[in-house]
Amino acid sequence: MKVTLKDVAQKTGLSVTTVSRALNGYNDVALETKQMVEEVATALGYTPNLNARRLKTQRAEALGLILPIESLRISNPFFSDLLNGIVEQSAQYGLELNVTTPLTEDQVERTYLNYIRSNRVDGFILVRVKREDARIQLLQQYNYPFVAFGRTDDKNDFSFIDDDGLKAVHEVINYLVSLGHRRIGCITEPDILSKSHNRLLGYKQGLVDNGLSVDPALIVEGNFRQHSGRLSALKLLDLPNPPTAIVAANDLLALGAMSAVQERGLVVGQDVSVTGYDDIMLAEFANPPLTTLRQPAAEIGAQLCDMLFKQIHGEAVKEKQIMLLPSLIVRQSTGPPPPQSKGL
Amino acid sequence: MKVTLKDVAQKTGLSVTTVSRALNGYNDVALETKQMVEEVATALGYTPNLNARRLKTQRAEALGLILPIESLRISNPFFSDLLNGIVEQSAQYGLELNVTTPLTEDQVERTYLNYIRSNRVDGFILVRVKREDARIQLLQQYNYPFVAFGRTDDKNDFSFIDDDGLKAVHEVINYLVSLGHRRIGCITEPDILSKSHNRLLGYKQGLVDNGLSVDPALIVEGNFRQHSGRLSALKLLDLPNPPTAIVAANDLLALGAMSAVQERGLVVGQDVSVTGYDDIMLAEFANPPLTTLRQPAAEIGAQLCDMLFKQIHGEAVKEKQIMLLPSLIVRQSTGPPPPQSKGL
DNA sequence: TTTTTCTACCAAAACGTTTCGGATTGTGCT
DNA sequence: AGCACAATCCGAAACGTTTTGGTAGAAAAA
Repeated sequence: MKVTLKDVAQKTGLSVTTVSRALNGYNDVALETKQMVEEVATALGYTPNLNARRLKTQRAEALGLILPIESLRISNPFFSDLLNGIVEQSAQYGLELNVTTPLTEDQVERTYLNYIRSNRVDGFILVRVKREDARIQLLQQYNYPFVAFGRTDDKNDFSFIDDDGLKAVHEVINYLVSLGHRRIGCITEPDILSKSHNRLLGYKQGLVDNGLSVDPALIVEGNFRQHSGRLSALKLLDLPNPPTAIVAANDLLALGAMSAVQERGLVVGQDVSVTGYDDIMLAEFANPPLTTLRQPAAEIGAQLCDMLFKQIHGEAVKEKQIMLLPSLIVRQSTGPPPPQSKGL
Repeated sequence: MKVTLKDVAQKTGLSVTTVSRALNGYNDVALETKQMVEEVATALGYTPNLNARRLKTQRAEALGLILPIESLRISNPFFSDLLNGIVEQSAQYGLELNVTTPLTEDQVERTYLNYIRSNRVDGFILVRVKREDARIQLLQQYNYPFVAFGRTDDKNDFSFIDDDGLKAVHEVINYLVSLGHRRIGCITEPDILSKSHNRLLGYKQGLVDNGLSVDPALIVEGNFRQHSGRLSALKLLDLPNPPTAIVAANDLLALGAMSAVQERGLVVGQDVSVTGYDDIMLAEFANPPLTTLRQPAAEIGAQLCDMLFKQIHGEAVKEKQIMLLPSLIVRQSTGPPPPQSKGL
């Protein structure tokens, strides 16, 4: 049934060794033998048994992508794009991509450990990095290759790509202030995530640097989805002194916030400005189109994969740590505040 | 470094065989020995080398998910949800999920073949099934386990889950006609995909069954994304006799269509009704919220995984072929046609 | 007592590769 | 003729499991 090296050896009259070496491009096999072997191999439909190869070489030629557990994982289009980039690039490299998820929160590290010990993958891509991330400590302790999308609060002596959320949101604040906004609300993601934290810092610093004070009442913590964005925005809008602009930590939250604004009979971009983060495809087609910060999700995914591949194969990487600055995309969800509220 | 069975055997003073059998729950090993072995194994941090096991057992305990090539793959939130379901369920079963993509269109079958021959996975989950799908023929020819999300035009003697796109869109037409619409346009996905084809059939049959004629000018083929939905909708709106309702083959197309309508200064749900398909999370939060057909994406993913698992393990499956009927979710993107166009 | 039957264990083979350390030629050089 | 040296090839071991077909000894049956 299955075609093995032995079959090819038999058919060609050569030894298994020679066939193996012929197919793997060693130069101690005559050119014509090599060609003959290749012909026979494809004729028989030979494909190396990966498990045997992996066992012998101790290399899996595979990457692990362990997603967050369900409550933290969401079908954010941004993440899909990131995943697309990872899938595409790992396929380019001929690497297997191994996707799984821990079943419960307390099994996260055990899952990584199992993967390490069972020789399934050569390295990991970490997403949704926390400000203090036990996975990173674990992987460093085992000296296992990995790249992270995001930093931690600690010293970050590992490969990562991150977006400069602080600077990016700071720019958004600058922009809103330049339009005339003085009361700016913020909907954040959970603060344990490093990127959420950085964006919040950007919000605060942005206000301070523009001579505005930080009002805790204007900061609402949401999660990742529109529903939460809507609820958080309603809280802000129902304040005695509501904001004229709402900065959301991601586009889904922003879209939720937009529906909250509309629900209150207000016009997005006129009565209340709303901004997002990520520039998912839906941002452009929202009504009104969403002002947001663009991140090149698929490219980031591809580059993560690239960095990991090189790390695994011991190639020198010129940039171990890459910081990206999302670009502000101004659309119609933002505009000057309504006259009566100006200068509040 | 790595802990193997031999290490555990040495530590316990037993043979490799006994250790293996102890850990794998055979009953020809004394209970106290078994416990002792287990203790030592966890103490040493033993985890079976998967590649060795796979080589020996000829089982990968892994599923393959080969995504469409880039031009056909998109970050549709519906697909993310489906993927979430698959990831979650395969993790539950302890199956590895192996995600990849062919690099070019003509390498699709070769990719499957390589996977089959190299013993990487025990079965496949097929998505984006075409009306004539060479992958299915290939897998059947090799007698390899698989489940498909979608049917083909041929006799479908394999396990699949599909949504009854014909009936579902038919219902949408009934609903629109009941509101008073007489000119109903349609934006389709590429017709080679079986589900696109079925939805189009539903559109046509729906019209006919309601005594309306099918006008080819009202059918525009798009792809999968909003951008295409927008362009297609513009074509429809610019017709000399434009439709009062647009039925889109998925929610992204519908959202694109909505922005086209708004671009022409018309009001969605009043001047022009728009419907989608899938009920992605963004549909509810669109402006106006989108009338659409809900599919339980994550559940479908989980169930596909379930069916495949059972197929691989030879368990009897009571339902090999599952047909789901999406439910119509009426929101504000649909309403009666404007008075002047009534009865056209 | 002898024979049979369990119980608990184990040696060795096998899965299909890769790779180390030769072995066998033929060729060119003294 | 003798020697060194490429150029090709190969045997056998190894990777870490699982599994087959046992064996040794104790308990039960004869």
